[in-house]
Amino acid sequence: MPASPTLEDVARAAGVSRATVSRVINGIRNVDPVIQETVRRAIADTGYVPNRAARSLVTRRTGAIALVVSGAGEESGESPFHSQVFADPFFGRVASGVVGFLRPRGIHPILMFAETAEARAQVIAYLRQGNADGAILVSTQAEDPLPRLLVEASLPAVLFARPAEPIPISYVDVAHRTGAKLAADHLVARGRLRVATIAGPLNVPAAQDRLSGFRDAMAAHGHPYIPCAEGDFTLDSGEAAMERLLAEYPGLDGVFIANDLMAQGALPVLRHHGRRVPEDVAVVGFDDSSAATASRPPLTTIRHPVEDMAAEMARLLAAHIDDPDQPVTSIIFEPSLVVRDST
Amino acid sequence: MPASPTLEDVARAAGVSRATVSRVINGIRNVDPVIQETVRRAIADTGYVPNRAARSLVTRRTGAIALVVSGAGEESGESPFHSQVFADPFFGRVASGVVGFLRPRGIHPILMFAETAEARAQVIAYLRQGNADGAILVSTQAEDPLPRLLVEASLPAVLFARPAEPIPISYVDVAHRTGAKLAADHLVARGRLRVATIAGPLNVPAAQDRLSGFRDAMAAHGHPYIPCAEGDFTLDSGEAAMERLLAEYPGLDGVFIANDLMAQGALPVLRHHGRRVPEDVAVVGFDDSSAATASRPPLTTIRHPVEDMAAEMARLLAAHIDDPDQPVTSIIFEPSLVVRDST
DNA sequence: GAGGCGTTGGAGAGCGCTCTCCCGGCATGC
DNA sequence: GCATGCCGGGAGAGCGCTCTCCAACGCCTC
Repeated sequence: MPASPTLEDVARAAGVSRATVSRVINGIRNVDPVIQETVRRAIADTGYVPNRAARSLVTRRTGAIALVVSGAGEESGESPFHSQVFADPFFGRVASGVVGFLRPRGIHPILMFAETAEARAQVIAYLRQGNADGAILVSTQAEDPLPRLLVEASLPAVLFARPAEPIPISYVDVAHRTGAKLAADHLVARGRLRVATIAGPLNVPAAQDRLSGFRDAMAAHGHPYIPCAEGDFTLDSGEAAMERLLAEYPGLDGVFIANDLMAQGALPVLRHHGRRVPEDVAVVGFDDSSAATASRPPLTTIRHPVEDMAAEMARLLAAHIDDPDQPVTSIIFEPSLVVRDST
Repeated sequence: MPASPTLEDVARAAGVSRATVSRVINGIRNVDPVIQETVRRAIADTGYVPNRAARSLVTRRTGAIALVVSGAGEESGESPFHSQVFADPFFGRVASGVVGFLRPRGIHPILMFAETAEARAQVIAYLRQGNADGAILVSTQAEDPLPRLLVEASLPAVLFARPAEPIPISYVDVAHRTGAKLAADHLVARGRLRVATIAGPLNVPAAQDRLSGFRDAMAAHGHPYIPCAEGDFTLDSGEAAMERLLAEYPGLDGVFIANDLMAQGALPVLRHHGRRVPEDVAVVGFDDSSAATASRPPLTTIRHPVEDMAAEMARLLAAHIDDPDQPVTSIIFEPSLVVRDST
């Protein structure tokens, strides 16, 4: 393999100095248009590609950021964590939003998984070694030690969703309570009187907010008691929770389910127990993930502007990287109701 | 932010030369155990972390490989490609297998998407800049130009699945025809006589092999004609294909569906048309993805050893990187039948 | 026409690391 | 006793790039 050409080679080919070629490439300062053209041709002729390692060494920038998916690695089975992540369309939307912001800027997202203590340590080491300039963190788990570790290492980072413990780190989130209220209002507008809910794991702030927001909104409509079954945001847990709910409250005519994946699990259970959706039981999900459209019937749900939120995370992170003294901030997005056939 | 310590700092703290510290870190040559201990303490004291850019610059290695998911970016909607990828549990299994091999070796996988010509160019540029030492490529699309581009740039790469056009590149694959035969044998063993199939997109070699393998095996059992509807490996396409098949062959009692995701789409259609699964119609999928277990009833399917295959890709790539003169090879894995409730 | 100023290109010093030399010291062989 | 070999450590040359100086060269002004 022929050694790839260096700046020096291009400079020689163009009959100028290394510095001038560098200036042309990086668009810094004025360079005579004629010389610029000569240099560009030399670059094309030699097939020159800048060496990132050399550039990083001096700029102390990598042009890459880590997109970390963090959570509890279930110890059972053979690393089901990655499968879990890839089975959840939510991450696709996050990736879309992040890539949408970063790609035009030539910044590369690097996907990393931090499901074990070892993996977390690797993520921190990776960042400290200067493989990436910062991290976007999406946790699937409430008590995630990673945000704290990032703050302690004073690495630029932005979270998706408010951390369970208060630490000085920027995050974006959605107004969960507002979303839950939209669901409540909609169920009431559909004339549902015996409404229940399936919540997410209650140690997750988002799950708490959705539950309490829903209960408060229903209370405002004159329904002081809303039965609840707890799931853990997985399809299977939604199935199980729906079974429990039906066993205990066979007369229910409306369910608010804290995410679409659990709702997708719940729908076949309702059908299996002879309930038609939406005629007998109206179902409202949360997230507007692709699970919502994959369900039969397609789900009425609360739409997170996930792509926008992810893009905002990328923007925030980029700002933190450019100016480390940037104060930490939180940005809260407003959800919206998407009506489909399940209500 | 205090500048992070360099080798020089550690060397000074330990009272030795840079070279010695480097030798301790990289475990090269013998270093006096006493000095080794001193150096280690100095590293711990200073909180030293090697700078990867500097190291890469001289070793011409990054310790990272790109995990590229390549395919056609549907132009409709807002970048649905990432969502598509993240909705398919198959990629989770690939990631698991790859990470399982790489993590113990301290190599980082970098996930990249190559759904447009621009993104493909970025992937190539990324590798040529020396951001990663090689690429593992998983295509969702038949005519993918990326393998050729990689070969032309003489970048180390390994594919998942045989490329549609013959090019000198290593790949791993599964014996699709054997898998299809397993499905055929099983359906026949279950006493099914009016069997049909839903195929994948027929420009994909894997889809071709599954279809022809199935037809050949059924022919060997005395069923010369097997009706087929073509899908594109998505849930929706499975739904549509099942509708077509039922409309044309209402009497069918067994279906082999070329992947689990399409099967997941097909099951509700069968149910909707009053067919019980498996009593009236037996369904066999392919992949043993988590869609197989998420389906109701859970799917009998053909199990790819995807994790093993992915790990093997990583191993092959590592070998290619270590020795660029390594000849290209292909490794074919044997699938197996997993019986669940759909047959 | 001389001095000042803005513009443009070159020289060269590193960034932090690895790795090849080389050298000193000690055990060994004749 | 001296030459020989080996082992452990240091010196220093880069890897390919950026970026700060600095020099050269107009051009304007007085």
